[in-house]
Amino acid sequence: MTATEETVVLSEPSAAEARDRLASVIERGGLFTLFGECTVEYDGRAASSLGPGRRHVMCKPDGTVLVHTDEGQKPINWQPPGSRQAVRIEAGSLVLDSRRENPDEELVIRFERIAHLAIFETDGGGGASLSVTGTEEDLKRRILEEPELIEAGFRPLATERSTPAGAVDIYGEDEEGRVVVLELKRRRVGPDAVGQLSRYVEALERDLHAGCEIRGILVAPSVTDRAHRLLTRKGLEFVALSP
Amino acid sequence: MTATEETVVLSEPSAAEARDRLASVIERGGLFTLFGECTVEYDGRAASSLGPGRRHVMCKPDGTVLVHTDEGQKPINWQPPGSRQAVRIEAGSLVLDSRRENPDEELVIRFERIAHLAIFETDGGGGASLSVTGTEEDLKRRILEEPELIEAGFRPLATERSTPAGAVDIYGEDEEGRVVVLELKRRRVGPDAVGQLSRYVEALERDLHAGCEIRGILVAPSVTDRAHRLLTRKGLEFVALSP
DNA sequence: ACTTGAATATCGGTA
DNA sequence: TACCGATGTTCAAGT
Repeated sequence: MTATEETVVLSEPSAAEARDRLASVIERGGLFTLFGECTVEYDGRAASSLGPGRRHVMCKPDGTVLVHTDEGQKPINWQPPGSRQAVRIEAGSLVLDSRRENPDEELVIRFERIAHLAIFETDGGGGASLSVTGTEEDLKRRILEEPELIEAGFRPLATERSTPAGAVDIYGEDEEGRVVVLELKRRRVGPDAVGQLSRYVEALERDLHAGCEIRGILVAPSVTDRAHRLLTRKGLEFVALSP
Repeated sequence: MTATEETVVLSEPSAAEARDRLASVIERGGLFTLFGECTVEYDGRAASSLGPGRRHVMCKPDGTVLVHTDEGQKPINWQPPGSRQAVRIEAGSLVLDSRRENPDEELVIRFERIAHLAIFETDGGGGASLSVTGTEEDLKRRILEEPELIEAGFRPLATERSTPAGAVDIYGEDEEGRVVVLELKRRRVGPDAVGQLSRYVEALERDLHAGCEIRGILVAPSVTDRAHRLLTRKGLEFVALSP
């Protein structure tokens, strides 16, 4: 065992030793990782079974469990925040059992061999928070500050205006006084975004009155071919703009 | 330092020692983790900056980089598979630099202090592969085996039938010989799924002939209120069915 | 390489 | 809490 003031590491711990350590860490709400040969069973929204292999398991104080193999960005199995972990020994093997409710889900990890167990002291969220730029929110701000990026005479009147089909990103008027609905996307869009804009336009045409013509404009860096054809077919427009 | 046949652990390594170890692991394509006080900068599809705090960093042989805090299922920063890592020392601190192209993205992690460095021997994907049940694919299979789950007389004719708006999950005929389009969802659906089904129905009405009436049925465990109203408004139908 | 849609998507805002 | 849409979504399949 190697320990510093903060980190505790057990190499090849016995199942009993791992269980005792982990029971204590789980109790006090710590962050720990395991690495070793294990099987994983999941049952909940879906169900899956994973045969023996070497995996890296991380459990966070907030209840998150992540099982990673040597490939891929996504964990091969996981449990979301709010889950509750328990450890026990079955047939001489360490078993990590994670459950949550609503929906009911269970993840069971059975370790045939534990190569490594590490317990970390975190800063309890004391770390600085993340700020991201280049989002749809940035695109919206840009348009509100400079509406002529859409077209000359465009005047935004509201953001997140609610319709029976959901909230419109930007709602406004054009130079002629016609209602304009903007749907913003931070990246190249496909048919789904056209469908979304179309829903809003149809909902507003129904909600406002009959004679009222409503323009729908998709604002994004670019569109796919199919999305472009859908736009044309539905009488919607496109403005190229990036966040 | 603690080492077993497989796992190498360094506690509180110096920046130089960490750099040397990691350069070697990256070279041969190993899996390693770091834990310590660091800052993270990302620039690519978007951009972000993360001030000092204790984080857990994992680098996989496939080029994946994951930065986790003590909260949340998603890494706070990451780099996808295929990225290339390099280590260096700047102002006495270890810097892990990850880049990829197409799109150009860079992630830079600066360690003020390294509490823990672990190098793991993986089984190179030798582990058993995962199979998930309860997916949309399972729902499709169920309907093809037992079409009367949709309604008496329903006959599936094709899956993934292509239309100008995309591929239809299941395409078939009802007892009266009318064309039926099914859109399957493995879980409760909102307005987006209705829009998707609607696109397919409209595209087929245009693609086939004028007089031809086409039925669209959304198949899912349940629908939200708003989605239900949209279905009604568009003359589409709903069948409750779970994977 | 690009497009398209699924996913145990996850996450945050809002009603 | 449920709903709704954004996400540096990621991922796999088809073209």
